[in-house]
Amino acid sequence: MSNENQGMPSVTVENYLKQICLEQVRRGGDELVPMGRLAEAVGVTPGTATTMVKSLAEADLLRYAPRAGVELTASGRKLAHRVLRRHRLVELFLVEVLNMDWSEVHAEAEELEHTISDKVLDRIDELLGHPTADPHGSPIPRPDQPLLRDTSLSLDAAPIDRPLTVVRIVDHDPDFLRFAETHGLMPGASTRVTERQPHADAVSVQTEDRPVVTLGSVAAARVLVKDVE
Amino acid sequence: MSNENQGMPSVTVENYLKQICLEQVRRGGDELVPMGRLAEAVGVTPGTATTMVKSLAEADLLRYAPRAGVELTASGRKLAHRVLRRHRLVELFLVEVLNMDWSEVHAEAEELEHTISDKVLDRIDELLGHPTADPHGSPIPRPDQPLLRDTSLSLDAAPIDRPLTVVRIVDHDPDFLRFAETHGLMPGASTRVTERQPHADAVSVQTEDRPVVTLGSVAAARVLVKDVE
DNA sequence: ATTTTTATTTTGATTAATCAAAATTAATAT
DNA sequence: ATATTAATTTTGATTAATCAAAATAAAAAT
Repeated sequence: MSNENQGMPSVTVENYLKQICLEQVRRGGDELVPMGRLAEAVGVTPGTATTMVKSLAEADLLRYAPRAGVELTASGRKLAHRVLRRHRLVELFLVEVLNMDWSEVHAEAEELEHTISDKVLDRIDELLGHPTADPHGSPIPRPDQPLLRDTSLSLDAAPIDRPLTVVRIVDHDPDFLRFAETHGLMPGASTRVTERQPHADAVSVQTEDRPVVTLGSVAAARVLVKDVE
Repeated sequence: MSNENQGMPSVTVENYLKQICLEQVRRGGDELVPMGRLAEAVGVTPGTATTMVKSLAEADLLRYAPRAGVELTASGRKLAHRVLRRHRLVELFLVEVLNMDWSEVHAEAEELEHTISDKVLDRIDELLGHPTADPHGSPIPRPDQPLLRDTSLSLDAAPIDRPLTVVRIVDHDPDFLRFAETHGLMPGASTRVTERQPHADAVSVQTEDRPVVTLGSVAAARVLVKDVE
């Protein structure tokens, strides 16, 4: 009636797969995602995650190594990428077409990523001109070649005094995003690390023609940049 | 995590309320909706509907008269209207903004009506200029004054040879909608009943400058018109 | 007034997803 | 090598939503 027919994965399954995929990318790709981490990401107790993971392994969506962790199979990854694609296209759509704020679209997309049909998604994709990144700079996987690799140079680790371009913000907290925006830290912006204070656990950056701002290493790690070629 | 928090009604509850609302409108408003009808509309067995209805009565969303049927309470109606508003605004949005066909948007909206947030809905409403009817001519309830009354003059019962305007198609079957479209029977079109054949259970209509087409009474009853004032 | 038919309700079970708390295993520290 | 701590898995229960099939009630027909 409402959500899933026969082979269609439930919202719950989609969330587990998506979360495993994100965690795997976050940890380089060849490590297993530990149960505790997954449970927290999905928002359930560890016991629940264990149960669920066993049934996902049964369905060949992931490999489960007891007491070690999980990793997606090819079909699990494919499904996860479809969810991520929907999520990110929806985010961009909300910003570009409905003029919503980039700080609020993540929460909206969390719901819509499970409901948007392929047909609607294709229209959105077309309307937006087949974009390759969402408003936060996260790559939008294509249904065909759904790879997902990371530039992974964070402000935290970037060289000093070289011209950089912000490529991505890996944080969805609305407050952080608004903070980033007020300092010009958005994908596409030109920036530069003016100074690094290792003892203070901080870096100072100067973005476009704005005043210098100093970030702690945790915040700085959330801002990915690339060296201007 | 994903769908409903505390007071938020589940997708299932929303569907029951919506369906009761639609049935109530369909039968004038003061009759009770019988269980069998509701079960069929929601797509569950009668026993399931009985169980569900009891818990909805408990929550004061409807009144349940055993062996007779159900009707919405004020709060149930309010919720149902919100679902209908989301459904119809989404339909119009899909047609107007994403250029989808009016025959396919109903199915899409069946899903999205449960997922779209108030904020997104408001943007859509604004973007469309606060419309009052969906692509099939069904009224879009406003959150404030959510009444829902029917013009209820069907082609079936319309006077002969008077200028009429199509106001609404009360059918969501894609095939029927495509058929209606090919004969110009869409909201806003000018039409006229040229002839009625009671024994053949049929009416012939002539729309804009198109050839006359003859409809059976069941189909004709699905096309609502108004006499041009 | 019975019988038959139809609609509705009950009953007993099932499935997906979850939790709390106990049991187990592995890792870390002493 | 042992004791402590932390992570994971098991166990037993719960909740929402459902079905099939038996029981009941009301309506229609004889």
